Amino acid sequence: MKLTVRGEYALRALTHLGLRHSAKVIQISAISAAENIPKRFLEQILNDLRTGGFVESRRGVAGGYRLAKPPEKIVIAGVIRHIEGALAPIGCVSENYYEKCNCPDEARCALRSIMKEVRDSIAHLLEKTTLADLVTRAEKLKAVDLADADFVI
Amino acid sequence: MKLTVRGEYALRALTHLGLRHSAKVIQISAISAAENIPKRFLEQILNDLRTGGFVESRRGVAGGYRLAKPPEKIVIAGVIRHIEGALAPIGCVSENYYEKCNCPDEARCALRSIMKEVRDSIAHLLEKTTLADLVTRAEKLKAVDLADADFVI
DNA sequence: CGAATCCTTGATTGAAACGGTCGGGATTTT
DNA sequence: AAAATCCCGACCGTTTCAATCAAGGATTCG
Repeated sequence: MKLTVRGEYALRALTHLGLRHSAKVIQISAISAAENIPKRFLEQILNDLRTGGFVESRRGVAGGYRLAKPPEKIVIAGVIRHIEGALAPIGCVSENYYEKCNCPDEARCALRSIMKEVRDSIAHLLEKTTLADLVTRAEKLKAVDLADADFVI
Repeated sequence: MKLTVRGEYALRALTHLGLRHSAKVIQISAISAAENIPKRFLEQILNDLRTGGFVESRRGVAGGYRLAKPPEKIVIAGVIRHIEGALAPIGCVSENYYEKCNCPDEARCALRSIMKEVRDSIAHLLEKTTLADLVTRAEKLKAVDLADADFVI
């Protein structure tokens, strides 16, 4: 029931870009250093996010990456689907990456029925969450940090 | 975000046993044939379910498997955890199989925060579902089948 | 122009996980 | 004792994963 590290890195990188969203472009090495992600690997992932239409790039000396659309338009479910494939826990209940399973009768499979609910609940959550939400959360969590610091002083 | 085939087989086998729950024991080959699961592989899985306390076995000529406790006491989340490990999509939000992640600040990670919600929603569903529910569903789905057949005739 | 910078692309690698199989041993019934 | 059945650990081929590398192309700055 796991997300791969690749998917995790993709979302962390997007959040990093979202927090600094502007016309300006940010370099791979900057993201890699700040987010503690292996640079060559991140390179690959950002490129993948680019072909998915989530980010866009500029080459050359002042090159780097930025979001290809406003954070509100980047849906987390979409990112995960592009990077990882199905959200569903088993192929036979996936809406976007359906695979038939080997059970004797798929239409009357109890497991399928309960897993469909799991899928729906995951999909519902990730479908309504956008990068903007992630950015807001990140900012809020940072704010809590500062408040704590004040309190301690 | 996937359950392995192994986990799927485990749940299908348990459902099979649940539907025929009694003092009598059912052979591996019977389950293997009915559920279309490779026999040697199923053997391994049932053994694993036994060490997990979900089923018990009898050896020798009239040997086989049966549930080790009533279906209402077998929680799906527990089965999956035993066979597969964490329910959580990433290790750093798992309650039972926590692993720390490499992000710069776990306590203030936005991704972690949203994934925790995903985990909770999955866990909530699978924690409240028991094998008895799966069995009920299976029976209901079979009934629909019969109703359809009657209607057609 | 030339050099430095940075993204692009595809190949490659090593390790782990996955799905599945095998041989032989232990137990029980007939 | 023979036959049926579970038990146990090793094994195997393939795929996936995480990560690295090498060579190349674009862009900007001096």
